[in-house]
Formats: sequence, C-alpha cells, structure tokens
Amino acid sequence: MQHWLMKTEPSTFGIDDLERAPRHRTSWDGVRNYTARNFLRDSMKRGDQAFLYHSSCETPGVAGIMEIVKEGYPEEEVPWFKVDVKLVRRFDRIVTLATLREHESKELRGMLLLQRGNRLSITPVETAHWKFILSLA
DNA sequence: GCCAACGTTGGC
DNA sequence: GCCAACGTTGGC
Repeated sequence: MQHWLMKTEPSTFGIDDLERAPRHRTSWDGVRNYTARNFLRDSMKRGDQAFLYHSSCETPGVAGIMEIVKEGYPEEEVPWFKVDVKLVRRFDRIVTLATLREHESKELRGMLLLQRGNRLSITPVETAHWKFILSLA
C-alpha cells in the first residue's frame, strides 16, 4: 500500500465537508496540474491511504486520513482525472505545518510537502514519514 | 496583502 | 527549443 498527501483549501472543501458527505465519501476532482494528475491516473490504487491536508488557511496542516475507494477515472474536462476517497479517521487535533516543520531536519527529512517552494497538491509520502506523523496525531 | 516559487503560455 | 510574461499557490 502506498501513502499520499492531498491538499485542499478548507474554505472550499475541508474535513468538515468530508465528514458530512454521504458515506463519508467524495470525488477528489479539480486537480489542474499534470504531475498531480499523473499520480491520480497512474499511481493511486484502491486501498491506498492519504493524509487530508488543509492549505491556505489559518492553521495549515494534516487534518485526517482518507482511503482511495475508486482509482483514477476521467473528469468531464479533458485531460484531467479524479479519484474517489472516503474518510478513515479525523484527527482530534490538526497536525500543524508548524509541528511538521519542527521535525523537518530529522524524522521528516526529505518530506516533499516541506521542500522549499513545493506547490504540488498531491504528493507521495514515505512510510517512515507516514508513521511518524501518525504518532504525532 | 505580500511575495517567492514555479507552472503555463505563446511568440519567435 | 528558448524564454519573457503572466497566472497560481500557499505560507506568512
């Protein structure tokens, strides 16, 4: 199983919205970047888990865990792709970006989210990083 | 609101 | 293929 991190702006769609969605499920669409699209289309597999990350908000950070329940399929707008996800677990508290940064040079060294200038909305997460962030949650 | 980083566009 | 201009992201 692979792990991922998927960004969303909570003012548009956040963990509250996912929790309220029918069966805690939603289509993860609107991704408009080719690298991220390729992850959606080619690499994400059913059963993979992903951190739901809140960006562009008061407290950026990881809000919970989702599972991929439907692999990549086309959006109506060519050439973009989406997957379906469901909420697995909502963290009691957000694991904030500030907290992640505290471990940037040790446990989370090399994490793509923390790399300078990274704007990619979907990134793979190394298993060691995944486990460590879970331990913070 | 600012601005660094970086992706995309389009003329050549 | 180059690269300047422009648009977007996202933390602060």
